[in-house]
Amino acid sequence: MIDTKDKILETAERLIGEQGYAATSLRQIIAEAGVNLAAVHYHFGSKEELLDELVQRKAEKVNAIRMSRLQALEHAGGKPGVRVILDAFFEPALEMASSHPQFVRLMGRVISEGMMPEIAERHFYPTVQRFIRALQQALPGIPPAEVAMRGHFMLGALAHTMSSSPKTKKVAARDTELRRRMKMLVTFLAAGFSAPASKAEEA
Amino acid sequence: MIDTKDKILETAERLIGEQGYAATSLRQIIAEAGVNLAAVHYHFGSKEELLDELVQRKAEKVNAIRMSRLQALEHAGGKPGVRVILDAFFEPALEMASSHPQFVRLMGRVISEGMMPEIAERHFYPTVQRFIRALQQALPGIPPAEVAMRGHFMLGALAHTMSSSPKTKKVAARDTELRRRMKMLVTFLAAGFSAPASKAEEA
DNA sequence: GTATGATTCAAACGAGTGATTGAATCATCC
DNA sequence: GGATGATTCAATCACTCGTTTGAATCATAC
Repeated sequence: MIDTKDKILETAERLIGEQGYAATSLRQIIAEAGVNLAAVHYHFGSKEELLDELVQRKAEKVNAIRMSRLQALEHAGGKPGVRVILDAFFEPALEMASSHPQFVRLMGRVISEGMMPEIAERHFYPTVQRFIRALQQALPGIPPAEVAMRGHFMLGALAHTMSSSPKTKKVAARDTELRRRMKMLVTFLAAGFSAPASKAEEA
Repeated sequence: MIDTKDKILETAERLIGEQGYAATSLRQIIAEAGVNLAAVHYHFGSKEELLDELVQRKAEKVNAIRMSRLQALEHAGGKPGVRVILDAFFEPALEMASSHPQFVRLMGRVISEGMMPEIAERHFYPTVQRFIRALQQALPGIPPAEVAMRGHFMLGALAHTMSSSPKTKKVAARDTELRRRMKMLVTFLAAGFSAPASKAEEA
């Protein structure tokens, strides 16, 4: 037994990423991890707390890097543009995805499977909000509410791209493909964010 | 009893839209619908077939309208632009969402909750593929594979926006808000699709 | 080497799951 | 109005769920 706790976390990350939280049972997790059922509750307390710790462990690293990159941009003088802000948001995730390919899927699940909103809120929203604010400052011609809504679109596109991320290939090939997709995504999003404000409704 | 089958469909649409497929039990559905548990299996056969019929009923109407609008565009002479193609895709969904507010959420779930891929594939992909092809023709300067990937981003943004669509408000207010969001979404997506192709990777 | 606390284990808990059954009720036609 | 087929009903099936329990095993310190 190397480390029961880690084996549970690893397996849960993979299975929940592939199937979703509600559709993945603890028994499936412990069977594939080769540990005892009670170990889950001993180490985590409950299924939900397992997910929480899972998300927290991975998200906090990515978010810390994102924040420091954003701060570096803002302290470099001269308002940062949309593209570099998006890069500061996506590249850390790409790094993590490269070493932990399952991570990316899980994050997509947490965002799109709206059934654990507190978890997504706790571990994602503070950072996302900071980036939205940066984007609002980079786009003074567009109403802040519309920029925020575009941030919503960004999360959706990201989550969907992530949760259907390339499955089992050779590591190098998966990595290249992931990088290619992220690059396309950032290009797509940068143009979307920079679009002129949509006109108000007419009757 | 007006119609047991319709009551099941209505309630299932709402609950699955709100909670997801795996997280919604048949017993919750029949309790809120006020019908007997066996009625579900009598009328549909199984939980999964219920979902299938649910999606099929709603999707086929929307898709039929989408297709006829797209064909009208293409037969009007002169290659249709990105914006009008997107409008032909989104406006029918908006109409449906206006009369059946739960529908929009359910669709988001089906797309993002990847656990019933055959269902999403059966009822969504044919139409989506047709629109992707139209967009590829409207964007000759961009590699078709990249346009297809952008279609993926579009679905993600749409699904996420839909599944977190405005909850219980007055009907008129919800309608206006939905229309506003869709307008922003199309503006955002049109700019994204029209972005120059992302450059190839460098080492 | 024995005591102590951390960890693992098999077993069971009660509640909830989708599905099935066969009798009861309903509608419709002859 | 009795027969026939469609629909509804309460009851139960076998199973899975997350969680709990208490004894067994392990590690570490004395």
